[in-house]
Amino acid sequence: MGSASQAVKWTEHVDEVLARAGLKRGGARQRIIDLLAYESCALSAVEIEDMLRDQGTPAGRASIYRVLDLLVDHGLVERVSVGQGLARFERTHPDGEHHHHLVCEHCGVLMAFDDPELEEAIESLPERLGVRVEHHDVVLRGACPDCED
Amino acid sequence: MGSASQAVKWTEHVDEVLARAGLKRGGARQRIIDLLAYESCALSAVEIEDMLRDQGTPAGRASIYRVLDLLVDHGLVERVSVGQGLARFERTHPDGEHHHHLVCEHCGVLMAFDDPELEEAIESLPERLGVRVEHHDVVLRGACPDCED
DNA sequence: ATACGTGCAAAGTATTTGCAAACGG
DNA sequence: CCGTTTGCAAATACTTTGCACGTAT
Repeated sequence: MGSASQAVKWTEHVDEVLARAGLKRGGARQRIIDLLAYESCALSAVEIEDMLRDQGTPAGRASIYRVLDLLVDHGLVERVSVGQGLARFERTHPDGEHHHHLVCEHCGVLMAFDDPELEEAIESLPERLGVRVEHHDVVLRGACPDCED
Repeated sequence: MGSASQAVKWTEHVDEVLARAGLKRGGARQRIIDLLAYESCALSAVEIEDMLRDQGTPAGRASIYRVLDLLVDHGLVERVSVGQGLARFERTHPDGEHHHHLVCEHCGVLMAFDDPELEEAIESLPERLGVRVEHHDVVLRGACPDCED
């Protein structure tokens, strides 16, 4: 499945969930959803604001934060804390698949990665610790392949 | 080795590193270092400010942030991002040992944990991904043993 | 018609910076 | 002495909230 059709699928899923919750559609929210649908990696609220303004369809900062909160509450978007004093957001995959992040300490870029062995270690953690785990975040800090050289 | 002697050892290590860097000692910094030495888990800047005031030896907020930055720069303290809109700090262990955190979504408490299997999965990650990894952070979100019931 | 959605402006909270005074080696 | 450390106040950055108006169903 190509990323474009994944994006469409996610958008439809979002619309359905929100409609089912009795919510109405609005311009700013739809544009934010469209942005997130085609963006594979985490965006900050301010980046979203800039991108919307640049494409000629600006939205109020408050609306952006409210929409992101709403989407997080419905499990459609995930808040990613990479610890740079701001929150980042990215769409969740309907099938539960997800990835983690590497922050390059040299160029600051955020890179996504995915690792079954790590995932498995985390899956089995709750029973070893005797706690219930709802979500997990792994953030690596180091050098991306480009800066590695 | 008891935790008290570990704390003393860490304090001495910090003093030595800073002295070697040509820095001078100051009241506020020493008190912050003492606090961190005896605190096993991550504190925020504001919590440190409150604790210092409560023990009758207040320090300016700016100094607290500056001292924490300094300690992070020298690798003596680690910045822990649990994603609640604030940064938390805890001392690093000289021998490289470290732990991760679970944030209880019910009571908000921060709980430390340590897991060899997880650590091993992370250790072997860099070669699989082709990146260099300097630090890593794992944050779990769920319910602590107290709230589990 | 009646919620819900949006934008603006103001408030709130965490953190950083500038500067002058105090202090340590 | 000279450079570091400190505290205060002001500035900055991200995020939240209050409120009046617009809009979808």
